[in-house]
Amino acid sequence: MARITGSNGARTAAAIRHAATRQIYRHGFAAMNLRTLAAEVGIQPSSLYNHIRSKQALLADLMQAHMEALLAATDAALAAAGPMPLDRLRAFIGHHVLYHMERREEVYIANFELRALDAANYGRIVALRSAYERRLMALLEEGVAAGELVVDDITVTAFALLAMLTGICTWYRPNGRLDKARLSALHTDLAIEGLRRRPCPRSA
Amino acid sequence: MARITGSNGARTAAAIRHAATRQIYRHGFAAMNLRTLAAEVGIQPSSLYNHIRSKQALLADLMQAHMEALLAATDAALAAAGPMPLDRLRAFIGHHVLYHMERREEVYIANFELRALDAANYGRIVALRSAYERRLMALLEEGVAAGELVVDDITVTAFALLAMLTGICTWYRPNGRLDKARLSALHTDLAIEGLRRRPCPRSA
Amino acid sequence: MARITGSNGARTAAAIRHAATRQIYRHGFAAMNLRTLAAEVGIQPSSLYNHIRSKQALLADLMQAHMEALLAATDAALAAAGPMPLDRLRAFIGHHVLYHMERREEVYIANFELRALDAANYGRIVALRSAYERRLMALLEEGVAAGELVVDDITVTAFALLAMLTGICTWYRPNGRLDKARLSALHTDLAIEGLRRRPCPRSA
Amino acid sequence: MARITGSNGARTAAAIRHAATRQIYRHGFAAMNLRTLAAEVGIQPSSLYNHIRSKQALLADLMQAHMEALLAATDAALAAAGPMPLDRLRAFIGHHVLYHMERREEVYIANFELRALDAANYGRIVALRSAYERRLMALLEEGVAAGELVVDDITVTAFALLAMLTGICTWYRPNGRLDKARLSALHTDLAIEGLRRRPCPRSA
DNA sequence: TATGAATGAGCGTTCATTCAT
DNA sequence: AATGAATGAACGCTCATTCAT
Repeated sequence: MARITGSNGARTAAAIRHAATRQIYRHGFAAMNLRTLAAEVGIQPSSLYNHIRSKQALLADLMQAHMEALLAATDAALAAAGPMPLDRLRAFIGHHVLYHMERREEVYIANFELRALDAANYGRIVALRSAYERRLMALLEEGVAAGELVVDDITVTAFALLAMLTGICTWYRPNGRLDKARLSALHTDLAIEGLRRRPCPRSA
Repeated sequence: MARITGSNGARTAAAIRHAATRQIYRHGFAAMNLRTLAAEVGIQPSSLYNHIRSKQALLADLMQAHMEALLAATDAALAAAGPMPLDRLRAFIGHHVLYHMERREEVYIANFELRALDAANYGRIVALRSAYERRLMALLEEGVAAGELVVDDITVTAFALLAMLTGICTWYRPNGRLDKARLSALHTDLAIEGLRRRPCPRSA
Repeated sequence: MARITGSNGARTAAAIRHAATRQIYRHGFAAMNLRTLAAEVGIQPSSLYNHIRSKQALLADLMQAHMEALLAATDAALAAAGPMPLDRLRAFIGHHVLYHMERREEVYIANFELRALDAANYGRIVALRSAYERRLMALLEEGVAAGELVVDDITVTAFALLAMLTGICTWYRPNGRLDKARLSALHTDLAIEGLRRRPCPRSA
Repeated sequence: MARITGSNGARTAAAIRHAATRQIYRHGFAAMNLRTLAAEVGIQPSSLYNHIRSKQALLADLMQAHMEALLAATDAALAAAGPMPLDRLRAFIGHHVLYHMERREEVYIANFELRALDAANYGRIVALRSAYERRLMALLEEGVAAGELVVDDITVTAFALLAMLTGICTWYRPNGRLDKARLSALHTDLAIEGLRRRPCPRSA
């Protein structure tokens, strides 16, 4: 007699989020339409509204969930990395690259659909994004303080590194020439080698 | 009664391209609409069609013009840089960063609106884009061949560098904290330091 | 575990009728929606259908209940008024005005939502409405037959009087400047003075 | 060569206003839909928007045009009526009834669709409506001041008279039993007889 | 009796585009 | 070269209603 309450509804909601992520990633939020989304989920367009409040809210929810998951996973990776600044920076970068390969659709959306958010949602999501950027800046500062890194400008360097490390989600394909571990190692080296203090002179 | 035919029309066409660049940059191609574009230019939507064939063709023309200008300017910068691999790489990077600050709207469009192109245009623009990427790969190979660079994977490194150096066009603002020259130098160092062969050991 | 079946349900049904009356009065039948109605009652929209057959049937039931109550109350007022034509007309008018102030929402609906009824319901409700109009026409005829009234056209006069006396339900507010008794008296005088046969000449 | 500028457009706009008046009168604003309206005009629904800003603006424009025309026509009728209070009141009433028979659709809309207006439009239209009501109140006051009328409460009497005289537009049909002149005379008498001061006593 | 999820029809509106003038 | 009016397709969304639980 007992109905598995919400079971079907929860499954539909998850299917909507999944399909929406795919379609926004492929076509962009503005170009994605709710009729096609509903069709991919296998329901009528009007049924979408049993699970979302609006197209805009769907995007915002997707982005918020992504940012919160990314922050939590990052903090977990840092917690496991121990106390050494360079280890922690490596952990951040390695985790970032792996995460961005595994969740490249969510990542891409969170990076390139900010402009599609209305004012209220924009503020909320950008705050989460800034928190993530601050994680990296803090690590760079730790490294400098420990004398292990040379960083001319923390902010610019953080932005440049994030751009480099995030870029992978625009071209990575699961069955490509190189596997995730290799790509992660390559990016980590590229990012860190340019920053490490060395005993020898940096002459031009 | 005779009007200097073409003069006014050419001015209108230029105004359309300029306004379109701004609006696509701000809202994305799919979210930008021809009503608003026409309003910004100061004409009626239907008058747009005296100057463009379609919204799609407008985008493709903008992207093609940008890519061709970028390639020409890059080749000029390389021609002026002399024969030394490291100088040439510095010239490429310096030029890339400056260009991406000065023309950040066109650059952003060319990078993030590829998916809005129809099949025929897509092929044409991607070919130009690949030509640009190959410029950088060639420089990396030259540097390795000359024994001045250590590059584990040319393709991945080129993509990673381009992502890093292009990222600036998403946040650079003309009146920001740092000027163009400083930002260019910072990025050049970040990009090159990680690649330079050094006499001393790399390991920690 | 046993619930006093029907008790709660009857309360819900009454709450629905009450809320529906308010919302139709305020926004009109077409503009009123079952979502908002359900929300005001404190149930889900689908639960409404345990108490109503359809939105249309809800309206028809409301209007029928109103018309039957109005007819019954009118007949009771006339029965109490005695045999004199002028007394009976005063009784009708006084009752009408008081009733239209006290039940102005139901009255308004019954008067202005006839066009929202489907064919079958329309016929039924209009028949009740006509019965009410005939009550007034009969009183006018009695008054003329008794030589107490001068009425040029019974039908037009009845319609004009009803329009005047019903108008009050569009602007009456319980805490307004004048109380019900005063408003009732004012309207009764306005309605009757123009009809009374007088010993003196009518012309100016 | 010279195009009769706007000719076709103006004709379409007029056809839209005409068809909208009919459909709002018949079904009410909320129940009327723009697809049917467009079909009646003989254009596509989207073409409506070359002539209206929105459904709401269409209603507001219709009501405003009606109220302004009514006020202007009323003032013209009063100007032609001469200085005598009773003549002026007769002129107002006679004009009101004739106008409400001839333009009963516009009148009905203006009276019963106020609640469909948004806040800004509501204020504007109600102000015009009040101006019209004040015309009648002023005439009643003139009549009382001249000793020709007995009016217990100016406001209530004005509302009651307007309700009576406006009611005709809910049932008048052009080919009915009585013609306009007769209906106008009947209503004028009904309205005025109850207010006239008489030499003989008003005993019950 | 109440509900969450689904439905199909339809809503007001916007869109890029066309075309006679 | 520019326009006003028109178009057909599509959009996000709301509606009354159904139904298994």
